[in-house]
Amino acid sequence: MSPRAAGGDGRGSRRRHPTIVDVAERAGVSKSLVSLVLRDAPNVSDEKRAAVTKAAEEIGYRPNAVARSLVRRRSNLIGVMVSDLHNPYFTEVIDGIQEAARGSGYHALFNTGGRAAAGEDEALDTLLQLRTDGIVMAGPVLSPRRIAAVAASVPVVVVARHSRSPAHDSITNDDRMGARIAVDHLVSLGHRRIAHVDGGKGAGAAQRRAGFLDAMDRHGLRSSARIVTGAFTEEGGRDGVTTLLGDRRGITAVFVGNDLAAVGALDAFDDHGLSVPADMSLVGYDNIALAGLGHIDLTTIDQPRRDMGVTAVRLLLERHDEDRRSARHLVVPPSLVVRGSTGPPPRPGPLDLPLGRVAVAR
Amino acid sequence: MSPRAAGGDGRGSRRRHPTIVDVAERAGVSKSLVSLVLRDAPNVSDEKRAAVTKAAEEIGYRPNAVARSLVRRRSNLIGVMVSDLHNPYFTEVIDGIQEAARGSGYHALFNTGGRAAAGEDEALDTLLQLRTDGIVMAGPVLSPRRIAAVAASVPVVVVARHSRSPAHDSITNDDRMGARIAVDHLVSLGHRRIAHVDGGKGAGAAQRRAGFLDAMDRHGLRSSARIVTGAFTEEGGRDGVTTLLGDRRGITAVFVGNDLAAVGALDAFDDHGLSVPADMSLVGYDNIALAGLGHIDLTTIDQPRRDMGVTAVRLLLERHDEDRRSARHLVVPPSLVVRGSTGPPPRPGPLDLPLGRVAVAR
DNA sequence: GTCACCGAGTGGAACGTTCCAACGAACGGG
DNA sequence: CCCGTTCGTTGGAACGTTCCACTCGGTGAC
Repeated sequence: MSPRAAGGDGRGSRRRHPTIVDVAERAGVSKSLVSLVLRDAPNVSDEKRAAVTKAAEEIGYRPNAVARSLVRRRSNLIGVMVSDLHNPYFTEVIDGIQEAARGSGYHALFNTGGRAAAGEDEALDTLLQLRTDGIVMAGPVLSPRRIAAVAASVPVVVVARHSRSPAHDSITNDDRMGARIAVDHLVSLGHRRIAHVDGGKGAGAAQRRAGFLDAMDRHGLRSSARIVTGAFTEEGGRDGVTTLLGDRRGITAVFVGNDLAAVGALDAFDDHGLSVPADMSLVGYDNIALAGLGHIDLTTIDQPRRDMGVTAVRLLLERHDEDRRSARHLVVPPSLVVRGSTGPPPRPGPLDLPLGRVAVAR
Repeated sequence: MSPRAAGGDGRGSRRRHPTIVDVAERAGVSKSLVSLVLRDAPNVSDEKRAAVTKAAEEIGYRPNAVARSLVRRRSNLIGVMVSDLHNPYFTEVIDGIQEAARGSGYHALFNTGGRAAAGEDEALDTLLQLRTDGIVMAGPVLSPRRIAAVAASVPVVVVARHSRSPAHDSITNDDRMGARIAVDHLVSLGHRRIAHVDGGKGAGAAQRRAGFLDAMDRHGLRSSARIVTGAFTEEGGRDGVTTLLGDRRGITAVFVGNDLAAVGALDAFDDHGLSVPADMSLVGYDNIALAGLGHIDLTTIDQPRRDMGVTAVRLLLERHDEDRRSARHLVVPPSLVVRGSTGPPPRPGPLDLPLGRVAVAR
């Protein structure tokens, strides 16, 4: 009896997976032929093809991707390291990645670093050791040096974070422009004292901050621009607004780093008894599905999330399958989506009121 | 010159990864010793250990998990098939899974089926071919037969979906009980005509539906119970409410299948000019972070999402590492979280109004 | 009738690890 | 002084595939 004999070994361990050799024996052919049939190669007689298929079916054979990856030196796997799975922005990018990967015969596998550099490092290491054919980093907070190091051994595409690195590709929206559009919108409504609750060290936060200042400058409002530190999470937005309201000086509008944080900001305004947009206008960023809901109804800056995911995969495959060597950094334009969270400032009229004359105890 | 010589091959293809043999050559030891050092085994001289570590460092060696998995016949990978990455409920379960996996020397890898059986099948196949050591299915919509088939070749834990299958484990909250708690709460506020927008074919939807009917029954309200089909998504909730309002008969409260759908319901009520909770009370399910935000402020049923993720991994490892063979099906109790979306019905008073006296054509 | 070719199928060497049996040196006990 | 142990190290056989070189008939051209 073959030492491979399964079933009834009594030791109680889970039955081992059947291999290509098991299929070959049962079908009475060589393992090579089985391999050919499974990858449906031409030049195999119908007769043998049927026999192999039948045998594989009967013993419940499932190819071992591990062994295949080893010998082929490619896994057909795309590893995706997502900064924050709680942010719907990323899950929408993921939809695009998933779709594009499937359409090209690849499988996408996700990972998360929980918005921390150490976590991202570990997540990437897992992907690297698995020898994925390419890695997408969605909104990494990792240092550019670490990213470049990863890119030295596998094609990398960074999504939602600016880069000029020659080592990898990237796809982002124009965060500076988006921030400017947000400010322009608020200014056109009559706002002058505008604050920005930023995204802290999050991907793209620096550009949005710069764009905000830039636009305020252009409108001659640099001196009344106010920036407080936040994060790309609900808490980040809530905390930022709380800080802001502690010492606000007649601020009538807030541009928050992203939609998730804007939702947190909405919450904080509620707590302070400020109604939006009557007392305070609010603009977010990303246009996540949540922003469109009646109860949130957030004016925001849209970026084509799903397309960005699709494009990320395309960039990866250009490198992997077509052997492109030079870096490509794509930037897509954002656009304004006006909803109910913005309106004219509370004291209307073209006259600019002097500073801090709005009564709020604390 | 060795055929392995890398660098300067001029063909322009990405440099191959260094292997354990490369490290061995450079350190002047055997590959076996390198292997021992890397897995830091005892009984290796400090001298050699240092030499190997140094060599590995210098050439940027990174172990090949593929080759290791092949020979060890275990991958230290936990595959997680998530029904819907857009649902924060699952991303919170994921946090727990991630945490528990890391704590036990495993790596979690995620996948999604996009709430469709075909997608789930494909996602599971990827995980299966990768030979993950165990699979967690979070809220699968797949048929029990398919699930059992997967469980025949690898340990499986199903999260958030009831099962009595002897083939795998599961961890759920008591959906029936949760639904009853929701109804009890509404009834205690004075509601009589209560509707349920269900979760369609989603995991746990059937139990919540049953619990709803059960509770209505117990309160003698079976005849005024109304159920419409929805889904566990914003759209599902919105559509369900729209259907409901088309022919409502004095309904004053709605219990929606989950929080995501409840948020959609909120939206629909807005559209119809109904205010919550003045005109209509609303209860959700899951207590996702969103539900707690001031602007949503949803009364809901809490389940310990993160803990469920942690437990799922624990169940998996009991099978994989401790070789447990019998199935375990854990059920945790849900609890009521009262917030601002529920209140007394619009027509107060203890007197029960007769049926159908509210004018609605259809 | 020979030869080149083609189609169908096969064996064996890789792929990069781990693990096991085995080895020599050092060492302590009898 | 020899023998059994222990310690540090090593070669080689796996693991389950793919791919290459090869064989073996049959067939068509000359």
